[in-house]
Amino acid sequence: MPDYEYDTLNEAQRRAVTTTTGPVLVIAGAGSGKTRTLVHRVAYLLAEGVEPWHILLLTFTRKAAQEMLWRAASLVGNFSSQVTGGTFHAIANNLLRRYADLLGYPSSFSIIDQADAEGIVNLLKSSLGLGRENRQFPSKRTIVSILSGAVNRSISIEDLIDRHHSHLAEHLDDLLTLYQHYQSYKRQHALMDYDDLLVNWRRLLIEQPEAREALSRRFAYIMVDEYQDTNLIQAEIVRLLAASHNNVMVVGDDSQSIYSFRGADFHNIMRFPELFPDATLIKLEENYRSSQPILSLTNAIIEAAAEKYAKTLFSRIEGGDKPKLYAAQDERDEALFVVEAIQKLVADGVPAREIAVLFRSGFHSFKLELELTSLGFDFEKRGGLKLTESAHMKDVLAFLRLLVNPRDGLSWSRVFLQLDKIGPKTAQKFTAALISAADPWQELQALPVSASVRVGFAGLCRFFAGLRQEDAPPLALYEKILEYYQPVFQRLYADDYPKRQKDLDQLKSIISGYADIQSFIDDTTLDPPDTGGSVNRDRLVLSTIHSAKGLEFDAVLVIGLAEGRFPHSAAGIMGAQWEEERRLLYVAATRARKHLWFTYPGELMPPDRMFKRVAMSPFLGEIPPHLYERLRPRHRSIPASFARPVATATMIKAATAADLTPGRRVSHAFFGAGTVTALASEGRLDVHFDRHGLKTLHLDYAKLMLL
DNA sequence: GCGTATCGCGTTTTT
DNA sequence: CGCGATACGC
Repeated sequence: MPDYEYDTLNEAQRRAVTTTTGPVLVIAGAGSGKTRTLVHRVAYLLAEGVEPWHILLLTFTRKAAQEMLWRAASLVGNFSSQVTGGTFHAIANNLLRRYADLLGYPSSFSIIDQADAEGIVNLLKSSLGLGRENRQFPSKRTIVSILSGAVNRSISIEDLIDRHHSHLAEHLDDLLTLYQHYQSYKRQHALMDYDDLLVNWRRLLIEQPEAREALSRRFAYIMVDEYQDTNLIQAEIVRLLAASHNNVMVVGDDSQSIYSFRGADFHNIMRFPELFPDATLIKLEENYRSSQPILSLTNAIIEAAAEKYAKTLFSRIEGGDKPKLYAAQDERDEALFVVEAIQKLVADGVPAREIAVLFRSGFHSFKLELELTSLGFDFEKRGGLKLTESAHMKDVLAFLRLLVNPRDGLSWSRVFLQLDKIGPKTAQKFTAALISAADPWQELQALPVSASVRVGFAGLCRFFAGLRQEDAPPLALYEKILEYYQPVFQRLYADDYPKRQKDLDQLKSIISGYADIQSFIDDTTLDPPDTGGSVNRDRLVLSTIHSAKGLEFDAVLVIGLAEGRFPHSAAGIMGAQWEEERRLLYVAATRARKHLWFTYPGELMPPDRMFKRVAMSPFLGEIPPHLYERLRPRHRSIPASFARPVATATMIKAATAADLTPGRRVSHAFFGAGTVTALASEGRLDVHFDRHGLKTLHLDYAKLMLL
């Protein structure tokens, strides 16, 4: 039996870790070490002799699960490698493939993401002629969120519209029709969306008592992280799984519930004691992350919340700066302020990866990205578009998906649209013919093709015929696909294919780690890889607040805190949405350990292209002014990077790649003087700066001058 | 006239 | 990137 020590935990954490029987609800404030508690819980159970495969760890992202298992393994040796951990969706997927026949599903279903679901709904919407003459008809995005919202709340669409979207009452019939068509479309094409994965998992547990018994026996210790982000179905899955043994521990913070648009309901956490009447409640109230000034401010933000579990967070971390608020003139001034603040932090020795810029929506950072790029400052953007969500990635994945599921109409449609002279209408006609055929592959040869596309179409048929004969590993298939796709790709994205090419290369390196296509496709859908590229580089982080959840940084800058941006203008005044936006700000601010800034632009460009003065976010107005320091807007001279490099008496000149040999002295607008140490691969250059240490610069962007 | 290609502009948050 | 408006071609 492995040795295991837990005396570094506080008393409440220790109680949570060592309660091995009965349901436990852990209410944990931000920075209270809840991840640590879960890690220790896994380690403790293993040390107590619980077999690893009896432990199920459900987390919000797969990364979080992997991280926890890895840390637990380092506490007790390699035991936790057999612990099951992952997201609800990933585990549902595994189970449903195994038990598909019990539910009357083909085991070769494809999983579709949000964008796919919206695409299907849009297609159905236009083919049913909805929204044609009626301009008020909701957008595809709204429709999908309504359909999915009804499923997640386990109520009918009628009730949902009645209760939450009464302004859409006139469209009720159309929405119901749309819903039926959407369901039958998915069934015909053997597709499952995110909701189906959960709904079918629940169906399995309810309708198949033997399967439920087997799973309950298998997963004898269940742990759920971020429980406030679960929806009703997930809560019920947990209840059903734990029904026979009650060994379940859920951890969450009602103040950090920010996913209600996806069906999450933080009342779940309040209702846990109803689901499990003999539940033990444990509160983790000591904050180990932030300094006291930051904690005082974040407490003030959440103080105004309408509804919350009472908990008082305290910290023993002494000292620290007061958070700062900067009212910028406009977006550009805001971006420059942020850049300067980052520069100072880096100069003070804070590693770039310990600095995060957070914002409400993906596009709020566009201006800042421009400034950073022009300065040659390396950063990583999280949130917004994912690698596999871009069109060229979906193209490649479509071929693979068809190999596994030839009834996947969405993928057929993509493949057809790549051909010249084939548009949405023709693609849809072909797709409809294929999926209703007994053998789609045979039907493909028999499609009525018009003369103008015959050549391209024949190429496609030959390509698929060759591909299907291969019984090759994914990597070989990928290379085969690229033989066909590469020319198509260059024609389709003629303007920017070099940039996209890098994504394809990245996909190749990801695919080489897989032994079968099915799991590769599932993983890229359920857990899309970042566009970022290699990991663990020392890079500044730009992230939406949603994507920064669960992380922490030495320094955090929250930007775009202006009226209309934060809270988002669609959040109605004082409703549930409003409250969620407040919690979102709380999540953002609680990511900071030592330094925290708030900024907002005083001027924005709305759609009508006229600058408009905007006020500070109303949430900031609720904070007592003595809790933060207000910075005066400064008159700013144009930074060096925007001045054109000109030859001076000392003969400074702009560097070209050929000049940059190791040992060369250079000057950078941001980092000052330095010495070239090495010419790294792919247009990258390592420079040792006198004041800032070793940096890797992009030759394409960084403006270097020779000294 | 139907279907396809092109251009310009605005963008909530995501397993 | 995706949407709508507009232009072009069969």
